[in-house]
Amino acid sequence: MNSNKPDQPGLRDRKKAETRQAISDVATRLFVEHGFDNVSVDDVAREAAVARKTVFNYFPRKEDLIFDREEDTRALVRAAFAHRGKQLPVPAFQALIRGLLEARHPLLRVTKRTDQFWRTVAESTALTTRARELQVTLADDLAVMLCDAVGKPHADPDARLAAAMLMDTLVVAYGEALRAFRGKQKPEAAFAGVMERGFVGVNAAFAGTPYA
Amino acid sequence: MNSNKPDQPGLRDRKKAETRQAISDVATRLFVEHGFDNVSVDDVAREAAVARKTVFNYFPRKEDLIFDREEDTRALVRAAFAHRGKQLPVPAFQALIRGLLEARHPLLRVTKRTDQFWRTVAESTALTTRARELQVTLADDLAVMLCDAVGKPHADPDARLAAAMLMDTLVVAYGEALRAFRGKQKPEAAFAGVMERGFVGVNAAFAGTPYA
DNA sequence: AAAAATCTTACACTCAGTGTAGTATTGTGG
DNA sequence: CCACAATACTACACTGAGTGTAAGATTTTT
Repeated sequence: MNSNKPDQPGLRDRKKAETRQAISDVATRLFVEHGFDNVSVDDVAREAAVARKTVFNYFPRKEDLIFDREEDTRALVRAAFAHRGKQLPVPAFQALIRGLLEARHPLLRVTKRTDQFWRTVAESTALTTRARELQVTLADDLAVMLCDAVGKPHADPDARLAAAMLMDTLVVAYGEALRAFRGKQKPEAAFAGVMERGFVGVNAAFAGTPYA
Repeated sequence: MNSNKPDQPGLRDRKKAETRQAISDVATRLFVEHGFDNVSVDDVAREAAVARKTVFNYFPRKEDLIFDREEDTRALVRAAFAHRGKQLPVPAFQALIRGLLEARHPLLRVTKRTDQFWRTVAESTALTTRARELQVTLADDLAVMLCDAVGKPHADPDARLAAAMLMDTLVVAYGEALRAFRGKQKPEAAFAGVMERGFVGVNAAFAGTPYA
């Protein structure tokens, strides 16, 4: 019935994965080549030899064709919160970032690929907007995790403020890392510098609360 | 030629203002009544007895029919920065907010009208997204003002981070004010509480910089 | 009163996204 | 191996936002 078991994936599921990947690959290539706004969903469907509706079947919005990795990020943060010891939430988050940075995790690492990717995003207002939406979604998720970590109701304004500030810090830090990369500087140093300042602020704001 | 002089407004400009106001009024009424997503631009045009194109002539995007006050906000902040004395930028911003709060300025004041307005916004994902876009725009503006205030280049990451954190604080604080209002509590107290914490964080983060 | 500028309108178009119903393909039970 | 159920894919038609254009109406200028 359902392929939730670690069974053989089955022909159907394999084909689905293939189709999805094919569409995504074609779309990314076209977007990078011609710009997001100059490529229609029809173009993607035609190039992928698939019906227009099939594209929307896998990717509800056109923007999803290029942003399809948010779930990984969420899982990462969730895992980090799961086995923090007695660490408070904000320091735990700080440790997570530091760990990712030291381990040169792909999520934070700036490469030629990610540079090109974010250039493509920056050139389209639709993609930029979507990226901000994803930031907000992640901030909301993070806020919920923070609440759960300290046993507060999900509407706690402290958690929402802390999560928003942390996400801003991440975004500005990543932006600086990109800028450094483009100027042949060390991205890691630029990233860490902004993060450090951000954490100083968040820690100060939430000193005395259960969060920091 | 152009009506930049303090001349008589002229019939044409008067009619333009009237038409714009009429469209905006009709739109706001329809959106509040039936919800943003259940009212098409055609509906607005028909009800306002005007061509569809005329609506887009005044309001480039459908969302602009309801968000058309951002310029006032920008001007407010710009004015505050213009005649802060020797105050550092972040404290100046804090003083501005405190002043608006004490003066019960309409921008921050929660009333039955604003409550209803934000309910309408919250019910539509399109409007919520647009509101976030405006927040980002304001944060960018604020960042530029911060840079100008201390004579740094506009790309300064410190300014961008500070601006983003301040806008987050404002948004969360206003959200809490709304929540308080709906729970028959004092909105001002809820608002001020969040603001206080936010400023503690921002001031701590940027202590030692020219910003705070 | 004619001419120039500009506001409004009708019309046609592109493109994202949805709904529906039919066809093809795969999985399953006999 | 064959029905039959489930599900992916497709074709088609539709709504609704937003744009471009050219013609008509109204205001301003000369």
